Amino acid sequence: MTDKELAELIFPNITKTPEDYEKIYPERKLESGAAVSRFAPSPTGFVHMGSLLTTVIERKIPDETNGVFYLRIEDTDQKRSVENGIKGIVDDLKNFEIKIDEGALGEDEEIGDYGPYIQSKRKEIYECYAKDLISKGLAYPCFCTPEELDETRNLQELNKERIGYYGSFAKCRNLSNEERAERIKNGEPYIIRLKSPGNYENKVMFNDLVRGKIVFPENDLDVVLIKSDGLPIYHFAHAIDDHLMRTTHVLRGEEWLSSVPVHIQLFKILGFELPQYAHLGLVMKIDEETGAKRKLSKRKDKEAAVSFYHEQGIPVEAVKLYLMTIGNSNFEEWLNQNPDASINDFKFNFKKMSASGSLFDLEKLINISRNYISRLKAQEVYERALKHSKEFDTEFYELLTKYKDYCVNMFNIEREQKKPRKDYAMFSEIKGYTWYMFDELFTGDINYEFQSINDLEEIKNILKVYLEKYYNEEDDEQTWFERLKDLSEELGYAREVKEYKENPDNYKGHVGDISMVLRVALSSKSMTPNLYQIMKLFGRERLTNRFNLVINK
RNA sequence: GGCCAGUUGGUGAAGUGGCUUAACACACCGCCCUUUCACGGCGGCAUUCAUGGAUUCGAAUUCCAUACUGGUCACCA
Repeated sequence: MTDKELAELIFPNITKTPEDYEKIYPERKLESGAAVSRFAPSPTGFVHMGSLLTTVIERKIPDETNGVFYLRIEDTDQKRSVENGIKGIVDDLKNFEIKIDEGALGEDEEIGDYGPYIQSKRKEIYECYAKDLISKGLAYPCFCTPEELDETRNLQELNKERIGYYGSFAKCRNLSNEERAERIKNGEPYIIRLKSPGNYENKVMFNDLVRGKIVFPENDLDVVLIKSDGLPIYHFAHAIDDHLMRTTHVLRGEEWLSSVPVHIQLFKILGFELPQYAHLGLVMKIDEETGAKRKLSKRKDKEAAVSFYHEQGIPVEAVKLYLMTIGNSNFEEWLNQNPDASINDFKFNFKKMSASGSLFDLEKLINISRNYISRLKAQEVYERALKHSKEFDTEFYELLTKYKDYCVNMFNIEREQKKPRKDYAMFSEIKGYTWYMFDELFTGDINYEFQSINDLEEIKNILKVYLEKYYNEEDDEQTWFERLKDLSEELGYAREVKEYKENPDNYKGHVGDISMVLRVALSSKSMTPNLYQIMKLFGRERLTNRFNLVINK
């Protein structure tokens, strides 16, 4: 029996040939140098920080070269696939404003000419290539059971031999086609394996975009091509899909590095041109329990999920900015020099990518977010706060809606200037910083944080005298402060802090102590933004009411 | 265990043989500015680049060994 006949027996329904697919998926008509990259997750849940970093760069490369970025779903392991997995991925990308040019949009929806973009829908394509390989004697059916495989593995371990299905351990490799045919006809379950032409003594070399030249022993493992469920294994699907979809750049985590020899071999056997590989360092974290460095985990680490940032109200731009600082070591410096530029203006360079895995630094991300938010216009802050609270804090949402102009003005305190205030790092903490600005929230048992002046009678007196003689709603800031000084003087406090420090015995305190009393009476907090502006926003009536709360204590 | 990669301060890192008595940023700590806070300013924070050896007039930078960390050795991706 010939190999061709065996191939026919195994895949009788496959009529297309690899040549047909070459025609169906022709080379892309792109300008030279245009990169085609892809995000190829398995639908096992949300997108996590590590993949997001990869994705940001995968999107960037085509952006810089007028190329194509597409989304391919790798769902060849139905056991791991999760309900709504594709939707989750598509939504996460959308949330992070990463646009795809081609690919899956949902279970049954997609755009682009190189689909299907969901691997489980590409079964017959893989079968076609498997058939071709079998007919050329480059692949064969294997009848070994999982138990047998376990057994040889144990044996290899025991004898300290290299583990795997190769050489004399590849029991089904040298079966005759007649025997193969017979066992298939008898209904024995089987898988398709590559008949590896490699020799472990030989070396293969390839150039990784981030790591440079890497030398490996040649692959001699008869790796699985098609599983017993009829779907391909990653390696096989990777070679076929990335070739047919005309991918030029494959970016993935370094956990894939050691399978590169298999991929090189597969591409060669299939007659495909090898894409450029970039194996990225993993995003790590120190495990709280063991103290050891480990990969950021979807299950254990809340900050691994993109939803975490959404809930906290950390802008996606800030997350991307942070990711880029991990991605390219010169990015941060560039950002500092071009604070208002967009990521799109930055030129990505694989050489500036660290090969070692980096620890995820939430502190730093928060700092970036703080800076980002500080540069936003008040109106923009308002809109984003509104959007965030709508989803996560109804009470605050209602206040923001009810007092729109007031809130925009509030957000504008010490904003929209060269060195803006940096109070908020995330939208979820805005309410905690501004609650006292709303009478609705300024209720119950208020804890007043009075400082150096904390005698209640003295405080009441200061407030009364201020309201009676020195408060004028119309004052500009300078006049307002002059009046505070006048008040201080009348009550025995120094007009200037310096004067007080020079002669502390001559005064009860200084103007700073007086303004602190006003600040705390107004807000209950000892730390607030510019007091003059807050008072201005309050207006006479509300200000008086607030002060009376203390005066009537 | 085999194979592969990585190793510069608490963190991200610059650095590709002399300009480095190791940038920059985050964090932290002082001081200053200031009616509070924030901002801002100034200063501190690795005598040393995992360790040992070699090459060199000269090494974080080249080479070799060792150690450690991570990855991988599935009909998972």
